[in-house]
Amino acid sequence: MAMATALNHPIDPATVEPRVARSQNAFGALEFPGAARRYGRNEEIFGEGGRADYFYRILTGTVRLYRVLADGRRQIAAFQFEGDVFGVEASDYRHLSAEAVSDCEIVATPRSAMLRHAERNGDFAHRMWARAVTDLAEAHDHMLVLGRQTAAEKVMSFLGDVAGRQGTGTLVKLTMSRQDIADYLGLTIETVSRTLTQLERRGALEVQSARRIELRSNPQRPLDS
Amino acid sequence: MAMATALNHPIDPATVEPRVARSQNAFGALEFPGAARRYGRNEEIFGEGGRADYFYRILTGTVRLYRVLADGRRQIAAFQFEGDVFGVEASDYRHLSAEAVSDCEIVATPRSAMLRHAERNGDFAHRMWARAVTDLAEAHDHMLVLGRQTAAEKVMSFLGDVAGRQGTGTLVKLTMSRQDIADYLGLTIETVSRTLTQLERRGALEVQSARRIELRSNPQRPLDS
DNA sequence: CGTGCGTTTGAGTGAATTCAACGGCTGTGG
DNA sequence: CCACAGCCGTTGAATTCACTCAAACGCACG
Repeated sequence: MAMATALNHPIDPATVEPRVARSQNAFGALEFPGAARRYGRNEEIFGEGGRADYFYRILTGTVRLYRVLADGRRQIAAFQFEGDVFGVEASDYRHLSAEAVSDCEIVATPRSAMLRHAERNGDFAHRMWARAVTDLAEAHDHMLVLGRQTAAEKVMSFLGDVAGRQGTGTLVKLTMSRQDIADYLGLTIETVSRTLTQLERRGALEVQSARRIELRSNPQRPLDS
Repeated sequence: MAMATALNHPIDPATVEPRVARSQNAFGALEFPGAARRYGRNEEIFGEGGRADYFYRILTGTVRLYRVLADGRRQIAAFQFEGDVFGVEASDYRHLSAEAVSDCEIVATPRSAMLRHAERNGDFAHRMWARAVTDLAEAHDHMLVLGRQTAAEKVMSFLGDVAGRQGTGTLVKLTMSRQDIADYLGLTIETVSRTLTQLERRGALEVQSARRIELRSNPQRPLDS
């Protein structure tokens, strides 16, 4: 990795660039009708290459969107949380797969109905477009993380994002496993684990339990110790 | 990197997943009015954080879209070629920067005019949305490359993409420098260079000149030699 | 024919990986 | 309510792929 001075810089969750607020441009329940369905942990919602007949909206739970290589290497493109809309495709086929990370309640609406609604309702069409453009901006953010950050930076960046989404200040409750985090950040499960303990030793955070992490802002020694 | 067996698999440019055809959903000249402006090599078109008052369409040349970290590490999110539309933002501010890779002719149209046009023309609004969703799918593809592929796979993937865009079969004419390629693939310039010579030794391609590469499909020994 | 930038090559280092074993939490059945 | 099983997470040791630092090469341009 391109590294250089990264570990000499303090890694402060507060300096993580603010992400675009999700509530903006979200779709209301009225514009996203349909019965909620439950999905169990690790259940597939749709698979790459399948037909893209529905758009989805999460009522509760966490979803992972990912692609896999032939030999099984997996890249999670994004996690989707409560209120998020996913599975939006322009073509008839899925370019990635979706699975429930935790138990979920999800509403599915036919793509055809959404497109028809957008045709008639210019404001809705605009919000659908804005949502896509915002997702694209987030994807660009994540590319910077994947391509140019170190393991420590990746993990801090991820925790900062999740904290921002949860709005619980510096306390992060993880709904996903270390493997999921690794596949999101382009690391191995061992590196994620090791990096968390190193960050803890450096005082950047506290691993209260595997799925519960408290972020401690800047004051943190370089990497001596 | 997650690697394992990658170099034992042949890396065949023909097996690179077909990308979405760019001609689909493109915007016609009529729908993208404005005078063309020339940009010189490495000239900035817009910068991260600046106001997003225009959408751009390339008549000739190549553009890089990128983000940079405070210490200068750069990630190129995408290259844009002839016919491509870029600089499309939902918010008023740029989330990334754009520069001319080569001399370019580019048309700029006010964002307000585009949005007004989309309001009145449902079909245009739909194509604008479809373009954004397709760009997002391409971003997801690139995340898989950045997060889970080896240097050799990254370089082959990149060359396959460019070949696909140029439609010149197996001959690739690069308009960008090794540094640009490195920053697109999350590698260093030295690794890109070394990887190209290794791939050449393995018979996967021929570096006819620095900016001209001929792809030779599969028949290629593992990595002995 | 020099000059300079972009590219290639070399040597050594290091961050993250692989392979392996151990630890600890959770949830279920006795 | 406790004990056990299984999964998830952590830690250790050795390896490796890509990086850093450094120098040489070569093509384009003046």
